[in-house]
Amino acid sequence: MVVYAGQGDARRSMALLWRHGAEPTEHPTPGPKPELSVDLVVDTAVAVADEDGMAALSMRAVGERLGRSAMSLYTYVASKNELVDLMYDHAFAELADAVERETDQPWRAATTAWAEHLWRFSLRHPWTLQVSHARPVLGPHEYRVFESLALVLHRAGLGPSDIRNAFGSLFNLVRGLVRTSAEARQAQAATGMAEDEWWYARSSQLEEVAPDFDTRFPTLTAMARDGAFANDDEDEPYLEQEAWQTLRFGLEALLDGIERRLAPTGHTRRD
Amino acid sequence: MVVYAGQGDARRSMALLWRHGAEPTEHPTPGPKPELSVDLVVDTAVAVADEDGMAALSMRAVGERLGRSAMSLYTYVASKNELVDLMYDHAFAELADAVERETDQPWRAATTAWAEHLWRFSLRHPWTLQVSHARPVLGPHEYRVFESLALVLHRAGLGPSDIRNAFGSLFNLVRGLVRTSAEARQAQAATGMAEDEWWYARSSQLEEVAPDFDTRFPTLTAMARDGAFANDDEDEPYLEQEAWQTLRFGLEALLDGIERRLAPTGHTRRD
DNA sequence: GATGAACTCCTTATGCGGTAAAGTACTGAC
DNA sequence: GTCAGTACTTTACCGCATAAGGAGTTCATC
Repeated sequence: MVVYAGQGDARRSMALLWRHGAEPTEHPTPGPKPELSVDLVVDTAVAVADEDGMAALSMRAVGERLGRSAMSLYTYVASKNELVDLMYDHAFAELADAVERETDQPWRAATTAWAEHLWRFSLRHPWTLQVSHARPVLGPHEYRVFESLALVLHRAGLGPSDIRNAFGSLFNLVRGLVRTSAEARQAQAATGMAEDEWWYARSSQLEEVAPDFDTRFPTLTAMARDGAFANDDEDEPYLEQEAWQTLRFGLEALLDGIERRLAPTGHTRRD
Repeated sequence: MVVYAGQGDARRSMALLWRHGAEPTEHPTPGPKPELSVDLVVDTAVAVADEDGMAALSMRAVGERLGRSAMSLYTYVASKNELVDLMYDHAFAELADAVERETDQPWRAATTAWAEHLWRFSLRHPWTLQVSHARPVLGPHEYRVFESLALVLHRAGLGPSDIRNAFGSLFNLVRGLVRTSAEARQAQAATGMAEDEWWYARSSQLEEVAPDFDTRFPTLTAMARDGAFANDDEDEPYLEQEAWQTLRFGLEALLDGIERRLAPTGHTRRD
């Protein structure tokens, strides 16, 4: 399920996101008092998504937790899409709080901390990885996360366009890799099959079905022989381990590359 | 929609993926001759997904194109999940063919070409971005794509674990960034609203709803003033431009970082 | 040439999903 | 008391994957 943000009434959604015009009550209005609130609906929806995944997030499921029908939620949010937008930015507040505390460190440490916070945040709220960036939510907390890293990179001496590029590269590197980790967990929960069990079944089939694997894929075979795909820690699922190690590597490499772009001194790069 | 691979019968799926035991007919079997084939179903499904997106990929839609009912497809594939696995690896053959042709170039050029092929491939088949890696498909063409880059990096002098890490970093960087591009196109098609139109509506709301934006986000405001978010080419949607520029930046930075990790003797060896 | 097994494909039904439409009950203003 | 506006419910529609069972087709065998 991929969710496109910002389909609903822009004015309404943005006002909710930025809590604009949220004054309690000017005139008491006729009719029954609302027993729920937007915040309560959003909180509950986040709880559903955290616990059971984005696929299990339905208006019915949220309503059920609140002891209401699915339709009653439409009193508070215009559509499921708008609800997801609100959930996304609401969750990002947590990440924003964490990364804002790291901005005083040296730029490499601060950037690494930023990436690690994003990683852990994504594992806590894996459903955020399924919200499309094609129509950015443009909520305040998403901007705070951007601003935090931009500030760090700006202080380090990176130019405006490079800050934008570095942010995008880091964000997508983390997001892509943590997605594998998160999906591995979700797959296990959804299918009831542990990763090693699944892998065992598949790889034994692979040998049977591709007896010429080592001649078709000599480099991969050599890598496997040299332990490139070994499970270092039996307690942790292999895919999560691999994804984390890949992040460590990619992050360091990327930071090295960014560092070269800080100082205007020195040699020109060759192609 | 996120699809977990490998739920079906492992033996059956793997045999289909690797075309194992696909001999035409040993003994003619009783019963009507199948009028379709696995390949035809997979081709048709890929066409549906290419044209209308993963969300529009339903057994009904595929059946309809073939003049059959949805249920008739279950004669050829065990489930929709298995169909997606087959689609994924089938599509990857195209990418594998392309990248295998680039392996003779110097490592930086070959790696850049690999990333660009992956980029263009993902835009041609954006639905591949929605197939989860938690339960890798393990098809032959996916392995060919891996082997191609592994070979290039091995020749450049990178060690086995670093090859794995570099592959993962590059793959996820490209995949994450191209996803934004692909989703921008899909969002436009799905919502009927052009990106600039959407952006205009939202950003005018943003000013209204967050009048203190520039004091809350000084770095971002300064970046915008310096043109970090300017649209260089009015003909191309901004998000696609930005994603591409970010890839250029991230790829160069990553390659710089990888270059530092090459074996000291590391000179490109031929064959 | 009839029979039964194996096979393809169909119709039907179940249980999910978002949400449109219309109805009910409550609350405050007049 | 009446009316309007609101919160919430029930019902309904359409689309999804796929389970279950049935109908029609073709072969090996008798």
